[in-house]
Formats: sequence, structure tokens, C-alpha cells
Amino acid sequence: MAPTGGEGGVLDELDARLLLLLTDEPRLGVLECSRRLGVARGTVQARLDRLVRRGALRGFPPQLDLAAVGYGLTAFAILEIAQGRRQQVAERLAAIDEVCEVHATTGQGDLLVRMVARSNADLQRVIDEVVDVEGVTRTSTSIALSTPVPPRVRPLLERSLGEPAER
Amino acid sequence: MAPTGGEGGVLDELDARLLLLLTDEPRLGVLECSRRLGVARGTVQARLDRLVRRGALRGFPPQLDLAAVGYGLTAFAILEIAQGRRQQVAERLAAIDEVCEVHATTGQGDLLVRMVARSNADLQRVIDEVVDVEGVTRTSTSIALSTPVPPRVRPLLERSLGEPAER
DNA sequence: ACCTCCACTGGGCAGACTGCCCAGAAAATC
DNA sequence: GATTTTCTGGGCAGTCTGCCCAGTGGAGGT
Repeated sequence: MAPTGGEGGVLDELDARLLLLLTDEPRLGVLECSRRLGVARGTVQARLDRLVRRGALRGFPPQLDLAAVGYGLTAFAILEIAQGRRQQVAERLAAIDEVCEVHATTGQGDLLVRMVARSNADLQRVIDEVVDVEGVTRTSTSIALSTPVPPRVRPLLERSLGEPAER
Repeated sequence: MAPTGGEGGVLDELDARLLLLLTDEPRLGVLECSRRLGVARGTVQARLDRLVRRGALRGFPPQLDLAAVGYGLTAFAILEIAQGRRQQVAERLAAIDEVCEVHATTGQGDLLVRMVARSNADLQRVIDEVVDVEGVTRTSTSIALSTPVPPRVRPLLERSLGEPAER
């Protein structure tokens, strides 16, 4: 086996450093990365290829600030749904533009939905659309007031720095 | 006012097409974008600059697949917290590496927390850490079984295609 | 009707980067 | 010790980036 190849798919220290670097400055080129990491360009290239092949690195999607684009409101809904209709309900939710994320969960809720809207009136409309989906039996909605911890993975990467690799 | 300049910060059709293009193929260069959109290179460059200046486009962070990196489990917790300790609790949560996102919300929960873990045992540990934060009075935790709708903004962008711009 | 401002176009230029390839050194595995 | 994999350092052609400029066309203002 390769020193860096594991099935669990864990990161090598160099992988972690590379990903951290790209997290901070995503537009860096391969050459610049190699300079900063102190390794050869080909190495960086190979690491990136491997991360992508393994599925660990999905790509570099543009990150939009929804608030700056007019969708200033975010809300979460917990839905309980009728027996065996999870799949169907999920599809209906996916058809609503403002629904930005859905998770199926354990617990007394069955689906967790994240949605956005332009205004209170708009939010009302979106929420209605969501709760009116056929198969939804009970709902509980909350509006996001602030986001003390925005989506992040950095801490996990930093932790990988200490652990050599695998196991 | 300029035809494309609005204060609400809404997207022009060209902006939307550009962002959609970059959403689908994030590594495209400015030149390639200009070719596909049928506009001059300078125009694309100017649009991107403006989107960044406005704050609508935050950048192109690498997107990791946490599952492929060893963090196969995701869980959500809804926390109720003691009067006036939201701030403090949020800071404590931010200090936990596995906490990937926190929102303050209305409703009977006060904070919505997303966290990840490597295994069931690990998840147990993380949940305990979260729940034991001082100031947390009640909690409700759910494990994510699947993600029918992964985080997305594409539908919102596509909708912007129809609307010329602003209002 | 005229003028000004602004965005877009189309083009050019130097510098830098990418993708690709290769042979040898190093390191980890067997 | 032998083998396999990774990393290094270098080279090459093609392409892209950042920057600049003059000209065009439309929107709004006077």
C-alpha cells in the first residue's frame, strides 16, 4: 500500500496543508501552492488529482452571499411526514427553488429543511409552500436571526495536521 | 444610475449566467467564460470584480466531501439556552472542531447546531461536548440519515435569468 | 437636440502558469 | 536487499492573465 493511501480516506499532513492553503486563498495556482508548501510542482498536482479522484475534493464552487444577492432571510423547518412518503416529500421540496438544503433525520422530526427568502412576505409564501407539500403531517419552523458559526471545515483540517495520516 | 447597478444588490441576467457557468465548471478561466457567454473578456473580468466588490461573490473555496475524509456522520442539535447566554454559548460551540455551523433562531429552540463525527462513538463524544456547554438548558439531537437535497443555490440563480435586474 | 457618462468591444503585449513528459533520488514495503 | 511508489527538478509548447487603449452605443441629464 502507498504510505498515503488509505481506504478510510484520511488526509496526509501534506494534503491537509494543501487544503488549508486553498481554503484561505482558493485562487492560488498549482505553482504558487508548491512554492508555499515547499514541495515540487508535480507533487502538488499529483496530490490534487488524487484528492479529486478519491472524492475528497469536490471542486471549487463559487460561494455566493445570498444576503448580498437579495435573499436576506433564512429559515429552518422540521417536518414530520406520513409513513413511507419521505422520498416523495423530498422530491416535492427539491422542486421549490428557495429550498436550499434538506436532510432526512432520526428523532421526532423526519426532515430538516433550510430555505431562504427575500422578505417576510416572501418567506411566508415559501414556508406555506413547504408545509403544504402533500405528506407533511406536522411542522415546526424557525427563522435564523444570526449565524454565530458560518459553515466551516477549517478546524477539522487543522486537526489533521497533527495526525501523520491514516489510523 | 447604471443599467446594471442596483443598491438592493440583485443580479443582472449576465451576472446570473456567469455565476451559473461558474457553478457548473468552477475552474473555468475568465477567457473561457467570455467565450461561452458570448461577451468580451474585459466584460467578464469587470463583472467578476464587481460581484466580489459588492460582496455577492465571496470566492471559490475548495469543497470537501467530509464523508470521504473520514467524517461520515452528521448530526443536528437544537439547543435551548439560559437567558442572555446565547453569545457565550455560541463561542464555546465555536471552539469545538466538529461543530461545523451554528445558527441562532426564533422558535422554541435557540440555537441550531450542525456537527460531524468519524464514528458512532465519536459522535457520542461530540454530542456530549455540545450538550455539556455551560448555559445549555435543553437539547434535542438528530442524526442525519441522508441528504435528499444537498446545499444548493442553482435554482435561485436560474430564476434570476428571467428577471432583467433590480426590482 | 446635444452632451456626458458608462459599459462593452476587440485588439495587443509581456509575463506567468498549466498540462505533460522524463530521469534520477528518496523513501516505504516486502 | 529488491521492489514499488513518491517526490524532485527540469524542459517545452500552448494558453491564460493582468493591463492598457481607442472606438462604439445606449441612457440620462440639460
